[in-house]
Amino acid sequence: MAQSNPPFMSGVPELLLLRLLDQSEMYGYELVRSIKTATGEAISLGEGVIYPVLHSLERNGALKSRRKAVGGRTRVYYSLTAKGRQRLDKLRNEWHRVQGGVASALAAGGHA
Amino acid sequence: MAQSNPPFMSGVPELLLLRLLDQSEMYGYELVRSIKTATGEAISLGEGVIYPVLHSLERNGALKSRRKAVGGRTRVYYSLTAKGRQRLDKLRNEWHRVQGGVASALAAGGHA
DNA sequence: GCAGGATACCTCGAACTAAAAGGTATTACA
DNA sequence: TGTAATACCTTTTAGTTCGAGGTATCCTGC
Repeated sequence: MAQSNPPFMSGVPELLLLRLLDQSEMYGYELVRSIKTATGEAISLGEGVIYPVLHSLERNGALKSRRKAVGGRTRVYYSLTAKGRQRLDKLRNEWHRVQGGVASALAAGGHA
Repeated sequence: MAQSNPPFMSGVPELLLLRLLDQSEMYGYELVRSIKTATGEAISLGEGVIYPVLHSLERNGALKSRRKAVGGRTRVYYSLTAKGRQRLDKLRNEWHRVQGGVASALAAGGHA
């Protein structure tokens, strides 16, 4: 039956998106740049990552969107729903768990 | 030509393996359990993950192995080469970068 | 007036990783 | 004798992320 859990360390893009959108409403193109700056250039996610995640989060009811015309162009602004805030908490905890686990493993026994 | 870089956050299994093997020689089946305990149960990787990584690291010259018969069963012990130590350093740095990036993003602006 | 770059949206295909399950063989123990 | 644990391994499947491509508008410089 091969019913596979998601990779133990995925969902970081999702976590970052939710985190940023929790602070303020944003649109996709903006998020692409925000992720870069918010992570101090450490992480850079392309549009091919951002948009699909945005759409799937909206389908799941974690995000809601509204279109806004700005200077002739249309932007789609996303913001968190209650469900999205729950999801954010969950992913944040997941992350801390994993991050802590790796830290333990790296720390153990000083280093030779 | 669609020449894709590895996902920005992969190589954690590899990092853990190298880290443990840097501390002491170990065999595959043992590593499966060690990863679990070393990460405080936070991360659990099956044999289907461990063995392929071990083999590919050996092919790349990052690990060397020796067979040892223990009580009728054969164990394959792996240990780091100089190249493996370099690889470990590199992955450790990568991890710190990414981990730091996520931390920045999560910390920014306190929270609401 | 038009070329080029930035803004803004989106999707598809390929690549890669990791998960789960299955396969072999030996030892230990009940 | 049969079941669980040890120890190795591979193959199949699933899931994520990457890169590139595609459309359209706006602004700037020439």
